[in-house]
Amino acid sequence: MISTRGRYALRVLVDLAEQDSDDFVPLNEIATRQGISIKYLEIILKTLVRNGLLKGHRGKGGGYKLTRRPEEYRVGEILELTEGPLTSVACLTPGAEPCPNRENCRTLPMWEKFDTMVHDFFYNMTIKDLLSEDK
Amino acid sequence: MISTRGRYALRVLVDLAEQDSDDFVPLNEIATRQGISIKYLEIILKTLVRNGLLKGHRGKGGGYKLTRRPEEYRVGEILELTEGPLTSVACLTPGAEPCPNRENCRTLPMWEKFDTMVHDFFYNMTIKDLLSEDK
DNA sequence: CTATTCCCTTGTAGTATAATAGGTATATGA
DNA sequence: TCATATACCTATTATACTACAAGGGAATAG
Repeated sequence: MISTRGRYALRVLVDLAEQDSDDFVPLNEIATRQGISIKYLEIILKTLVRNGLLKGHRGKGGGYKLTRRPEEYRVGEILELTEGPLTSVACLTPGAEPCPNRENCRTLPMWEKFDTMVHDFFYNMTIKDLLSEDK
Repeated sequence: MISTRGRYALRVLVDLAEQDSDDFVPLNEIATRQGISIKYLEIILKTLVRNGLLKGHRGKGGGYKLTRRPEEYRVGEILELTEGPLTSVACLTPGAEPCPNRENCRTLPMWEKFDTMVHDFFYNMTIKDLLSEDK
């Protein structure tokens, strides 16, 4: 289950892409437009800024701005930054202690196949795809 | 992320299918074979019994037994019983309060497409498929 | 009757989620 | 220069979930 962190991050990036402004957009504008708590969004955006997905600017006239074009943001990248690795089971997360039962685990191949599918799905989708998505 | 509940449930069903016994298999055998806490498995198996996926029998010679053939257990069914609905986001879980932003949410179509993919993946796979899966 | 086994209820340490609160640093513009 | 706007930083919190553990009750075979 994807938590609000990942979903909100995506919505903010889509929001900024839709504004399509060269100026910095202040967080309170984004938050009220999206109906999300300002203070909570702050925490989420910190991660995006630290990883270079957004640029933040302080002071009057400050705010946030995209650092790339919408088609250069992969959804999978954003979800992994905010939610952690996109793995379905604990034993497949990077850095997990190797499962002692690994060699004859009957379910492992399924989880691996699933994870590949999920990874492909989210890494083949960009913010631009979300913009042009029609309901 | 699929928790141990769903993973353990699958492993128990695969275990029972592999035993391929007409007798009831006591839980402590399954648990030691799988290296899982008996008490924890008890909780998980209760759900499976209540929903008719397993038959439990008390007393000496008792234990658990499959109620269907392995190919008649869909992985998706088992995961939903133990983990809850296989939805990626809160607003798509059955019985969720409708999102006020639903009509113009730019990310909703992606989540819907994703959920369909996940659902198909797990409902097109059975316990029998896990048995014959080669590493 | 007794040992075995599932069934049922309760508790619990640890962790994550979704925030809230309050302060600090920095930039703008009057 | 100084008030204001804004991002940034640290801490706290209520709630819920996870992954068990504990102890007993009920049924069943021999």
